[in-house]
Amino acid sequence: MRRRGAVLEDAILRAAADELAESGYPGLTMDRVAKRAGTNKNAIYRRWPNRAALGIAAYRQLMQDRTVIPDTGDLRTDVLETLRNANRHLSSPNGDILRGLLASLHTEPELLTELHERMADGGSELWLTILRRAVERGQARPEALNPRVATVAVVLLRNEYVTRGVTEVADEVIVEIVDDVYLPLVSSSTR
Amino acid sequence: MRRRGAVLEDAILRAAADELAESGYPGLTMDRVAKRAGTNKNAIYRRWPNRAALGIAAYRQLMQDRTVIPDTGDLRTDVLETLRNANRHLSSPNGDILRGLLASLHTEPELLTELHERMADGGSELWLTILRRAVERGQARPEALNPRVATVAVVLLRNEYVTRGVTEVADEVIVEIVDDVYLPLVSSSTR
DNA sequence: TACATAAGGTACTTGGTGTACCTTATTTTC
DNA sequence: GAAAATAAGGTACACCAAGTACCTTATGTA
Repeated sequence: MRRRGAVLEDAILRAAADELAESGYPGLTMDRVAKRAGTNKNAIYRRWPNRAALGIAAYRQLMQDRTVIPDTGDLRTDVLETLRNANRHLSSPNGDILRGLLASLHTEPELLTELHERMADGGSELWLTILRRAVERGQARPEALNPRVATVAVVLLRNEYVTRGVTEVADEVIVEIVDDVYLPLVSSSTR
Repeated sequence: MRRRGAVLEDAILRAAADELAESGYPGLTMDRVAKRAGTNKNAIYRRWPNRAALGIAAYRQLMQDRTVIPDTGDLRTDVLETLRNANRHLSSPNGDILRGLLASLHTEPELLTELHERMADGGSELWLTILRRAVERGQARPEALNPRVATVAVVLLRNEYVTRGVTEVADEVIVEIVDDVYLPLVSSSTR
């Protein structure tokens, strides 16, 4: 029996996600995905306009685990935990895939923004929530409740990966980002 | 007469730089560079192991203009000027090229770090100098004399380009980065 | 049962990287 | 000044991947 519609689409997506997980974005070729899904390139191109679009869809497939927002009652602890989570993600194979996608998409802004919203590490809501609670406790200044300020830590972290090409950021760097940059920037007291 | 050695090398580099400037990194193909330099691919491959290496060399060729360090006596003015310079660079065709290189090099860390050192926008020395002067004037806190802290502004700026895929960052964003993030982080007074 | 829709199969065009191999010009060395 | 070494030119090609064309075949739907 011949698969069609959603069934086939799922099979293709699963195959693409597997390829991504195994070989990263550079290894995601249409031929291999087609072969792995037991179909052919036409079926793929009827659904996604090009490789990049399939890559994003597959990456999304890979990322259904949602991040939890820590709430320990201490700003520094919350921030450290969240940043370490992001680092765990970025240094995992998935992070490598994300960077591969980010890299290849710099010419396609529409796809980039779509990816941006699904980026497991950069959701500003996450950071704003942490800060909102800290403000209520008097640990953070209210002016910090600003997406650009709130996400500074994770932006610096991602910067390590993107501009240095490292595959893993040491925990000392995480602590440095938090203690030298983030806390001085958002916290209310201590100076 | 047949060119060889440094003369030929220069010609290739110039051709590559021209291609980069005209068509960006994706448009930099070995065939076209060879043709433009009036030689052939062999001559190129004898000098650079692959396209990425040639790309970096060509980019470097393109960037001999050194950045000047402003010294107006006011921290905010110095920072704004420097960041606007970086933005001018990043939103120019050269910035596009830089991003294209950054993108394609995420798998080759050695090349990436080489590029990193030559990045016209991220030299931490530049920022440290600005801050050192500001500390002497009492406008910045001494703890800010730390590469990670000092370069926060330009990292955030580059982040706009890399993760949003925009081709130009508005001046309001620059001002926001400076006033909402950078100055609160480094300045000594005002809170 | 007829028709429309969607999948399979296959071959191909295009474009780019990197390599092989041979010929030819220019230095260097004896 | 000739011989040998070095480096450039020329051409063709293997290889790979994206994307397209076109036809055949299966599966729903009216």
